[in-house]
Amino acid sequence: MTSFVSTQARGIRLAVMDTDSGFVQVLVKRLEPTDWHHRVSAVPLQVDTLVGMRLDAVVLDLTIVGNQGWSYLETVCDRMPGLGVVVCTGRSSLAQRVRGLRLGADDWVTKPCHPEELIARVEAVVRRRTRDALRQEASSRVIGELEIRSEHFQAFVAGASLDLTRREFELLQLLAGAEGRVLPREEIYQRVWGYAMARGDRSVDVFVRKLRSKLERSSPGWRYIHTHFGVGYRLEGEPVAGEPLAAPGVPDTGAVALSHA
Amino acid sequence: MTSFVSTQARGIRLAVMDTDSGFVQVLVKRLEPTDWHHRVSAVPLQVDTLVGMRLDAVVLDLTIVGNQGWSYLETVCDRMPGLGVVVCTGRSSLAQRVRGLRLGADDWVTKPCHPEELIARVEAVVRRRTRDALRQEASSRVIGELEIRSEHFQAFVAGASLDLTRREFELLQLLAGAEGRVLPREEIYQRVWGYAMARGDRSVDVFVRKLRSKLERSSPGWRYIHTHFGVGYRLEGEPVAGEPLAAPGVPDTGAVALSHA
DNA sequence: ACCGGCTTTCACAGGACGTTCACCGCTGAG
DNA sequence: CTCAGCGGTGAACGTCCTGTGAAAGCCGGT
Repeated sequence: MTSFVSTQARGIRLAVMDTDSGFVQVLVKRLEPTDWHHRVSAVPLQVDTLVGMRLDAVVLDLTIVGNQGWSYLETVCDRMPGLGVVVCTGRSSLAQRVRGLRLGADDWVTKPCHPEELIARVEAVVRRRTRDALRQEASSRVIGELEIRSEHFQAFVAGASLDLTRREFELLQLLAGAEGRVLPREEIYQRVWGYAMARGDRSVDVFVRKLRSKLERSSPGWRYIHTHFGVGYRLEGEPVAGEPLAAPGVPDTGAVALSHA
Repeated sequence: MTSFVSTQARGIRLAVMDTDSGFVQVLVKRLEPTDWHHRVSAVPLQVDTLVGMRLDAVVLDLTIVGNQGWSYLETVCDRMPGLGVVVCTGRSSLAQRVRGLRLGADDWVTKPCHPEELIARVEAVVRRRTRDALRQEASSRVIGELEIRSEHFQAFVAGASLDLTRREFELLQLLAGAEGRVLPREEIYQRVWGYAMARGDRSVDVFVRKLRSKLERSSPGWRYIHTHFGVGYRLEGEPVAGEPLAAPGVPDTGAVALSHA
């Protein structure tokens, strides 16, 4: 889950990990009439489980984690950098709050606490996360013969759709948003898939291949995705050297290709 | 994964709008030893002024704004969606906090409040945005005929790429960052390879050779990497003496070469 | 429950890259 | 001048990375 679909259209996907049944009950009651998806657990969920839940945010009572509260918090924040983390706990010291926030928590709420405020804080945290992602996608971008229309979730060449799947389009959009910069694999994975890349995961490569294939099919004569060995990928329109389609000596499209500079 | 992605955290740019001189004084004291830039004001600054300050975050005491607190808050959040907004105020009602958060505030802190926690919360608010923003620092450095573009992981001469490999580029980048100083072998190895150099390891020499080779191929007429016997290497653009291309007596390009120092 | 498309995982092959080695020329000190 | 040590050079080798095709898993729609 990334970015674009998340918060505006659909409700927020939230996990609540807390044992305080009274508090949780009131909170759930309040969430009932909303379009949020929520799941409640009295025990800390496995991090892998959390990853699979495609969440926008978690509310976590640190006391239920026990001794390993800090490492758990750190792991969660580390593995899912895009996740909003609101720690919600009973009496806590200044030092604890500061430590939690420094470890990656986005907010720290002390009980007793009204559900309305907690919800507002979760919204604020998710909003902050989504804000940047949303900003990039408004404009339709042109690269070489390629036109990316965010509002259509599609890329076009000469008006014809490339028939990109969701992931393919997200990848393309991310690369396009980088404006010619090289994006490391880890970052691509993190921003398209939403969580940290496992070592040995080849998903990015596979999708680059699919993208290249569709780009080649619709726009031969142009290269778009450039590999940077040991680093990642970069998107830039570049007319294929050996095949000047229009004017052999001076490919007039060349100017467009280098326009970014 | 070394160095290059390693965003050295630039200090946060923060504006504090509050009249509580005691609190502000303590806060400023705490900010003193950090690399944050901060500006304090006892009155709400004009929104246009804020825009011009290129801030990362503001700490705002709503009570100093008076009746128009809400609209001010809303305007600020609206005009600067990327700005972190932490409202910091005295006794406040639940409804006020919820309203503030819904209007776009990222956090709401109630005084009395320890500066350390406020700072940690500002950090938390800015954290995500910073993560993305920092990578934008596409500093491209020019040395002699050579242009180093970090965002491409490449060096160029007259627009043509040198086709540096990852290690080669890291080495070049490191040397360029030293701005003409001599870097000992051990330090180069440590910072590019990430661990201590084994005695007798010649890797640095080999890569210097490869770099020199590619530099010579793309930019003859200039020397870049200078050996310091028994110590290490130094990077500085220097027109080759025996071959003054333009003006024999006074190589006008020489000025350019040394300009960076 | 079935089906089709999308995503993830796997295995393999080719190749780019990094490391190491041996040899030679050069530097600097006595 | 001479020598020991340091740095330059080219090539061989092994490793790891990426491209690629296909099979297996997953999900949504029918």
